[in-house]
Amino acid sequence: MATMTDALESLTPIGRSDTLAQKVRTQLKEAVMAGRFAPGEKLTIRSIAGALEVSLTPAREALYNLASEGVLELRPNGSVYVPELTMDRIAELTKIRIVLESLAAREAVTRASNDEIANIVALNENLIQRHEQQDYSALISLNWQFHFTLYRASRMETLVRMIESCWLMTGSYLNVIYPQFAEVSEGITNHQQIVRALERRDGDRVAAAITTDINLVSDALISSIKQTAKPEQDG
Amino acid sequence: MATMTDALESLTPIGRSDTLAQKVRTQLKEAVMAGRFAPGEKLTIRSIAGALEVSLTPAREALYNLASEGVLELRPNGSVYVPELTMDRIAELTKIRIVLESLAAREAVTRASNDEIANIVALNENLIQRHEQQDYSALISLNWQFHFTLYRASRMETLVRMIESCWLMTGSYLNVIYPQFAEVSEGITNHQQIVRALERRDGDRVAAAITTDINLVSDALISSIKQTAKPEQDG
DNA sequence: TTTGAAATTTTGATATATCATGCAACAGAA
DNA sequence: TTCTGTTGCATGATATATCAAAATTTCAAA
Repeated sequence: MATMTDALESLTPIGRSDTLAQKVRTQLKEAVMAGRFAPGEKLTIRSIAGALEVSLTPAREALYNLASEGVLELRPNGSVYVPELTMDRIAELTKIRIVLESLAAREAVTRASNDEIANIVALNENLIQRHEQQDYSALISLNWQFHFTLYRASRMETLVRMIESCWLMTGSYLNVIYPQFAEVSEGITNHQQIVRALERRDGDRVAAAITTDINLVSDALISSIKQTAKPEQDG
Repeated sequence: MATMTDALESLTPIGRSDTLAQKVRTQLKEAVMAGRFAPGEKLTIRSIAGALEVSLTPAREALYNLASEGVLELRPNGSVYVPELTMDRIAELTKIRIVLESLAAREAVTRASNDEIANIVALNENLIQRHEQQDYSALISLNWQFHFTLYRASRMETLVRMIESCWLMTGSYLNVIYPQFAEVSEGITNHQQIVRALERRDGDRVAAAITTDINLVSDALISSIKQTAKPEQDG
């Protein structure tokens, strides 16, 4: 018979609803990922507070939190901006992403439950469908879920948080690169490699495929930056 | 004769002094690194504000900033604590550190100027002296400088910031492990390897030596955690 | 002694007030 | 016109006030 203690352990903690600051942070993150802010755009405390109808305190907290994480850029005058990517920055982030995401993928291969793997496979199939339908906004979201379901299977929270930072840092450009990027069916082929290697629990191959995936995004970013940078280059 | 403009160019920009929140953050970081907070200690906004004689706003900002970075722990009730390390956490941080610091070291090998290398060599010699003198607090500081001078030579700001986060997460335990840890002369021998490989600009060897260094710290942490955990285990 | 509910205190969350700084539009002098 | 100084608004930094939730203590009844 179940004792009182067993019953207690079956209960789930009441989810305290997030603080305002956390809600603001979440909204800002989503906006960045969705590319709703233009790179270089200035975000003032008051504009955010006004738009989300909160006071300055939680707006400021969320803004500075993301800035300290590197997702937003804090300039010396104290104002916060949506960062613009440079070539150097893309190169740096790409290198960091490769080592972090390879590590997460390898660990996930070891630790993922069969259910988790099945879930990832399902996400990938869904993703292929959306790709055929050219539904890019769903594609961005599914791609995020696909990768982070994999990475979370590593059971390494800090690692996942760091990877998320990296993704957010390039987030505002995803919208810019996507229409063309998605044309390259290489990305889809490569996702298949990830899934297959994961099913075989082959760490080396998963890591290799993840690396390819990251490099594809990096290439897309570089060419999109070059395109937008060129016109202004002329004196 | 010097023109007015020449005189102007000789001036250096006024360094805007940090905001209060940044100063609080710096002090908290230093306190964590120096092990002045006990692992598990609760840090309230008001206690920090009171101790540093600032209002709640900058104290709160600094505290939450470090919490969002993972240096301090934010519990669901909103209070901030100095994190306690578990075996899993040490294992995770060690794996992350190895990939990040190896990457930084490899890049540094490519990019470091001769001056920077000379500086690192000098720091290491200083460090050896302090080791002989058993001046552990200087040792901790010099070890930090040694590693981060190397990593900063990578010219990868985001990477360095992430590595710093990792160091801070184990910071409060450095004091605990040091007296014994420093006894192991293996650490010193290994530092020599780092320096030698760096001078030869041999990326693979630098990365390997850095990895060894990280594993030594990890081993020391594990055995120190085991020691302190055992006594309380009895019911 | 133990239990548990009420009272008290602590503490976090948020709003508002205030101040200093930065920036930009504008007006007057060169 | 162009440069420079001034004025006023926008904005960040910080302090304080207020409220609500959480933790702690108190105290009386079982």
